[in-house]
Amino acid sequence: MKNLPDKTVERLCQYRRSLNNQLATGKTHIFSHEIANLLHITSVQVRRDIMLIGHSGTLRKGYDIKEMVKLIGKIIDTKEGQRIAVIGMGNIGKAFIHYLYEKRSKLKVVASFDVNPDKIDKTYADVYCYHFGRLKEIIQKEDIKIGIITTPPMVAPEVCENLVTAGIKGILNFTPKPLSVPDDVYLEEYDMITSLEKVAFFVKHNE
Amino acid sequence: MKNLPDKTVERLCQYRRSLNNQLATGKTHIFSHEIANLLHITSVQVRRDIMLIGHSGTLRKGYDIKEMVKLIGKIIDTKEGQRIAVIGMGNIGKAFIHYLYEKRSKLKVVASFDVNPDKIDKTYADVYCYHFGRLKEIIQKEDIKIGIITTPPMVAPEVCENLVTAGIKGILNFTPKPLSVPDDVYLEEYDMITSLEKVAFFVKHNE
DNA sequence: TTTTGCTTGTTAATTAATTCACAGCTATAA
DNA sequence: TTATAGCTGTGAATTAATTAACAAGCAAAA
Repeated sequence: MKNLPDKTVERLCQYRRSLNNQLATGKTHIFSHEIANLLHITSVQVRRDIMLIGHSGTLRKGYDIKEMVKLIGKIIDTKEGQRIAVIGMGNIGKAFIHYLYEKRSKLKVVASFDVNPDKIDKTYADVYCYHFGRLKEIIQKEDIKIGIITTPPMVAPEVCENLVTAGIKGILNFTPKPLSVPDDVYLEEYDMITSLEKVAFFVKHNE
Repeated sequence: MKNLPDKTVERLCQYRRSLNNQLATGKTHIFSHEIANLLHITSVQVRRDIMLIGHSGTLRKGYDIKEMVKLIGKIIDTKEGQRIAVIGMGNIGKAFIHYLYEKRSKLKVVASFDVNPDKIDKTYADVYCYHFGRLKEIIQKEDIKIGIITTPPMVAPEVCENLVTAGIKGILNFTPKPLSVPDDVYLEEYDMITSLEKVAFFVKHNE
């Protein structure tokens, strides 16, 4: 279960979300092509992903939704849940905290950091904001393993280094500045502007 | 130049950003392996992308940074710039507006929409916020071709439909709700929570 | 009971993306 | 001038991701 392809992991997360929505409507079983339609992908892809996680559907009845949600949870979540820090309490940082506050999942933001005195020592959606200088201390005390970087790009490398030495094992970098980390730390990067520029490119070239 | 692979387009955007940074340091030429290092990819990849856009470097001197920036601009930007609307003035919506306000690029947010009376008829970073009911009117009047959806997921499909009928040609969906659009509209989707769950997965399976 | 139609699970084929490997060139050093 | 070292550009090979194709099974209809 360890060696699932990147893309499959992404889709599993999406399956779970959609399946939960379906559960809420009272459905108990679902066909691969129904899942596919929800996510606008092909049913083969869905079946293949399900195959990769070693699950089986019932012929002619489809997949048991509850079972699948549970299984995906087993694959993605840890039993105790994972503890997260947000570094940089700008709009994006707040968005994360807000979102994870609403959906209670196994992912929990337990601390945030900033250097702006207006933000420090305040609480946003139950998450306390510490001064960045206390990063290492708090991360170790709170047993935080995942960090989300939502600072201005310029300071991202410094933040990253601090996270790594504090013992973080996964980083989600929302900064346009590419970071590098040791092999034992997982790094995921996303840049909003690149996404937007991509859209702009295809709009330009479609007419 | 029309048929660049998706991934190449993304990287070109990143090259441009990095190259601009390099320009600011006074450099005039750069080697493929230097670009590669900045972005943590391989130099072959860089050279191949540059090949795909039909550019050539100078042997032993590398690529002329200014020229490359200009060329990438020609590929990605339109001459007049592209006009953008943000629908949903929550944290993410604000983040976009703020970001595009600072970097003045060819991408310009010229209108935002919400349904919250506290936000309507106010201005954020020079962007006026209209009531969602006026979407079509304003989009057509302002000749907006790209929409960024940053509303609550529930209303995203409705927003999407409205954007399409208003004549939008590209949509960036920041909602976890998958959307569908006609063939002549380009759709890019991103879900922050999926990214985070992916990090969580790999952290879990790395130890 | 037999047939029909529909769905899963999976192997094989295809397509997309990346990396290898190296020919060809050129500035610099010898 | 003649090596030498280093970088570009690109076909060929490899790897990753997706899609096609279909055997196998089962529920419902005939």
